[in-house]
Amino acid sequence: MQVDILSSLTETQREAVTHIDGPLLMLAGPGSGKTRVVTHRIAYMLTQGINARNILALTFTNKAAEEMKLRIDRLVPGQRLWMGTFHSFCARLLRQYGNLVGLADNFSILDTKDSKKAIQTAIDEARLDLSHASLDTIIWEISNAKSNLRTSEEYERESGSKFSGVSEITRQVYPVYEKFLLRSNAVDFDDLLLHVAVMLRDHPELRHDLDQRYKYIMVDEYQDTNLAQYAIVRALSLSDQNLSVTGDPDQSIYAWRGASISNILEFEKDYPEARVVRLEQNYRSSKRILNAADLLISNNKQRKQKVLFTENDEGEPVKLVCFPHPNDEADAIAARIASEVQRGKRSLRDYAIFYRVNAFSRPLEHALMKQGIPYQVVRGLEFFQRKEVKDLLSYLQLINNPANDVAFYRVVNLPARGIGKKSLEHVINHAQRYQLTMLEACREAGLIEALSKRAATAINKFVTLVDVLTASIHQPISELLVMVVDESGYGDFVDAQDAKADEDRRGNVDELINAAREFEREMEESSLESFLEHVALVSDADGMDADPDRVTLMTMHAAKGLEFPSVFVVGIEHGILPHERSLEDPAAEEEERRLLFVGITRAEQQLQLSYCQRRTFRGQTRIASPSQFLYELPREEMECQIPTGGLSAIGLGSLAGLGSEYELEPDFHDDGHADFVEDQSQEHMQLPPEPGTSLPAGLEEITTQLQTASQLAGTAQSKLAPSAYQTGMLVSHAEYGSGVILAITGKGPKRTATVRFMDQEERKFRLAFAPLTRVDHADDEQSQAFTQD
DNA sequence: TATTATCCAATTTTT
DNA sequence: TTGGATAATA
Repeated sequence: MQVDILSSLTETQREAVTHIDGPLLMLAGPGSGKTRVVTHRIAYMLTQGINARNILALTFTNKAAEEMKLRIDRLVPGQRLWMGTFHSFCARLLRQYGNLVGLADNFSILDTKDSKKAIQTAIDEARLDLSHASLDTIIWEISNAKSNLRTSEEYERESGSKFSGVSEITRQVYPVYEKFLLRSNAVDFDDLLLHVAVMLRDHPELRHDLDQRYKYIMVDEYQDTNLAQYAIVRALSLSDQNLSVTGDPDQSIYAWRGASISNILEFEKDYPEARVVRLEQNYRSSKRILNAADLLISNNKQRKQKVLFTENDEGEPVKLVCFPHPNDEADAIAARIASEVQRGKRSLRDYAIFYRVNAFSRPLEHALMKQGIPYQVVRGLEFFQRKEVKDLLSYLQLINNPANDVAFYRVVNLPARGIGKKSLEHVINHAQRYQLTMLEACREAGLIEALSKRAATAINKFVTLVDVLTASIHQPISELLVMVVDESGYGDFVDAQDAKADEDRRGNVDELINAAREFEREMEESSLESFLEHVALVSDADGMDADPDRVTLMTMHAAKGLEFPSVFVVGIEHGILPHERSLEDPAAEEEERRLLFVGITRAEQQLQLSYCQRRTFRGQTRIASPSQFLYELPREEMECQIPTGGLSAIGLGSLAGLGSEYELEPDFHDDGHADFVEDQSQEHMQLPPEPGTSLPAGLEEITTQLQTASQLAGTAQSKLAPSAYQTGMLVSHAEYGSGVILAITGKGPKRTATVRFMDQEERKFRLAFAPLTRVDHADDEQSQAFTQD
């Protein structure tokens, strides 16, 4: 057995696998067989007599957990160890010890939508004024605080001195939201981690017990842990420092969600005893693909140097292609897939198409459909997000946890049963006055004077409905669901809608009931509570590995951890990848580069990168320019189908010092783009970029010059980086016309310009957001002539 | 109170 | 272009 486990490994891999005691850091490049090492390591531990119940393996996705469980079971069958996501592990702990942080064991887990509702409700109840901050910003701020282990009190204390609109308002919203959650006996995703971290911090005995229990801890994708996760792991590995973490700093693509890459970068500082093992040999990609990835990522400053190598073949050249428009891009890809599959070269499941934003799937889907090519779009949560499903689940939530006000609000008048806004307001007042949950308050509907007879009756009926359903709480979930559908009138409601609008919502209802049946069959413990936890923490994308023979479409984020023989990455354009919202911040920009790195390293044999010259987005067609990342690739060994003059005809190529190397290849006209060279040169020479399409710093100036020269119109304008605006500069605003900058104050996103316009009015603008464009020797009428499409 | 109109904003999203 | 969230109306 033991021999089996070790014999198939390389020297380095074996080193990692056999290191059991003491901290271990595994730096695993893409395709380096990391999962293999991790699973073999656990298997090895088990054969060494370590008790499975002392092992805790934490992953980020259910998929990863499932995969590993399966593989371990193949090596060492029948062992039961805890392998799961951080969130499900925390949920389990909280079911047991949640009372320490004020949670009853039937607490609800709110998904992002629910928590948004909850925040909104909390804001309304407290009658807070959001003033200038948007709800989304506040949600983000709270989530961030939680990920960084800052409870509402701590947030209040620490941001007290800061003068910022967002933290100002968040300071008020955060505690109100927290109270709302506790009152509702509910947690959001971030809370799962935060509560556990706080619990471990404040209860040393419990921490100690759990530390003893989980003697061997393993964390996958450690580069994606946030501070809360870090603290949890740390707290559980104090007495026994048998902590092994795996990850790759170059694949950290979730910093925007609070992951702190420093956790992995500084592991050796945290655990000076740590053994470090580097898995650098790649078993996945061809030499050329790996080389492209390596060269790209070497442009990042924030990283651990690492040598990637492979003994795989040289492989086909990586392709870099420019298309006139996303429709052409999509058509060409579909055509190539169709022809290769037809020739029997590959099957559909070998192909994946990656993009930066979900919206880009559209032209691709269109083209694939036209060609009759089966495909699947991987989108995180589809099914459980649908209205009908959420509605019914809310009934279940309310039955399971009567304090769950979010669920209450969702279903109280669904289908309509005469409990309107006015009536609810009265109930809310009552609830607030006597510190009741909404359902409790409803039970006292008769006592609320402001309520009309009719409203009170309706409310009483609703309460009875909930009570009747609650009586069946121990029935199998599918049966309970059927009861909900029938008794609540929701079924009829949906049927009526379907009949009217020719939809199939009923189908979704049935699908949910099926999902419940499935759950009952598969899980040994199928309580209502566990079902609700399951649907909250397990997205349906996890289950879709059924491996049908289809082309796969997904974002690069979703692609992490996967591999495909042939990969297309589309829309590698400036402002898309890197995304425009990452342009101001070098760290964010490096993350975008890592994202492309992840995309590229998914490919085994074929890789095609592409960008377009124009892109229709949100109904508007705009000029697009190639991403700066494309200049960082090993052009010499790639096959480029790009227009004369470089990556873009404007001359950006020469700026990057690559100039003539980027000439159009002779075979370029092959697939029906014959007219496209002239086409683009015209476009680029005559149209200035849209005001909204900012170019990379530096490039921008050149473009401006070229346009100016070619047009002799004497006018050019462009949106600048906030730092580029200066006092005295002439600017233009779509609404107010042109003006002059009188003063500039503030820093970063708060950098603000005071502008005096022609009408003598002075207005202030945040430069990061302001629709201001710089005007070069031109008056406002001329400059506006170019802002139209 | 329920449907319809209008306006607004818009990455990525393991859980 | 699209979805979601208010506002206006029957």
